[in-house]
Amino acid sequence: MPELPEVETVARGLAAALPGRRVVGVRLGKTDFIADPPRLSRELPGGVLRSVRRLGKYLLIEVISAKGDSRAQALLVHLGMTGQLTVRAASAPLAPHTHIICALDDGSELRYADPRRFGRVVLARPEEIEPLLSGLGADPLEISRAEFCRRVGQRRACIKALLLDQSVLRGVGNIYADESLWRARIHPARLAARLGRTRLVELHRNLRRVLLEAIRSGGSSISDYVGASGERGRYQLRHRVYGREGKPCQRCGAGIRRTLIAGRSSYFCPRCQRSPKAARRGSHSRPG
DNA sequence: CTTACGGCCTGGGTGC
DNA sequence: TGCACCCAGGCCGTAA
Repeated sequence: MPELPEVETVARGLAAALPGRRVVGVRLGKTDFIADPPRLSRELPGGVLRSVRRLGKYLLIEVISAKGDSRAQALLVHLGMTGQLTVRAASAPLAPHTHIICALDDGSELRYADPRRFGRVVLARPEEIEPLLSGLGADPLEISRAEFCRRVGQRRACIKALLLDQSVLRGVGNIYADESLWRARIHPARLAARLGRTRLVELHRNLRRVLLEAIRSGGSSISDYVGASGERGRYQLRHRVYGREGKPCQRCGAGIRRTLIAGRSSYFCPRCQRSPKAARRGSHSRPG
């Protein structure tokens, strides 16, 4: 489940391998997740890959065309749930469900594999890509504390739904929403507007912390996720709630629960993260 | 406008 | 051995 830390890890791996490489050939498998498959076959060969960056959960690989037209295009990739974007030696075995292979001029290959094909790939000019990205919210690693409180704290939706909303914050998914809420001791069903300034500041701090720690650990590998050279992440070893239903909370020992919030499995500690009802009941006897 | 919810895409895993 | 079923995450349409 590639979220911000996983996509960032892939972006860094690609940024170390791709810039300056020329595409010498393209092979496609299934193409129903590609916006305009013939365009890849037509425009990529001869093109030079110039830069790699991440925007939310999207990867943007800048491509300088070979065809006398020096205007850059970008290969936009969203990994969906099971997408893997790797650079491997051409001789390395192909992962199952590899659907895009770009042969590069140094004997390596840029490969996209995606068993479920929930990912998306678009090759287009910046002005064509811009509308796809214009709805994205703030980067959770860049947003200031004040801006975070303003954008999140004024809303009546439950906090988990807001964290997952890419138009509010770009890049947060189910794992890091649950992990940061546990660290900030906020129940996922709490309404954002009812969180105090203190809780919001705690959430902002812990969201940052969890994302940075996860990047340092190379992301979370639950099932399919791997980095750009095929390596698994290690942050799943440090999950406190995600996927730990029934296991003891590492802070208080209570059993971690799973419930459906905003249509998503949500893991939380029923003791450390008080439900909205319990918080209201307790608000008369407990200050703050 | 905001929010909630159901359905869709696909295939791996599970349980009968 | 097969097979129905559930689930994952993002996105979109619809309803209130």
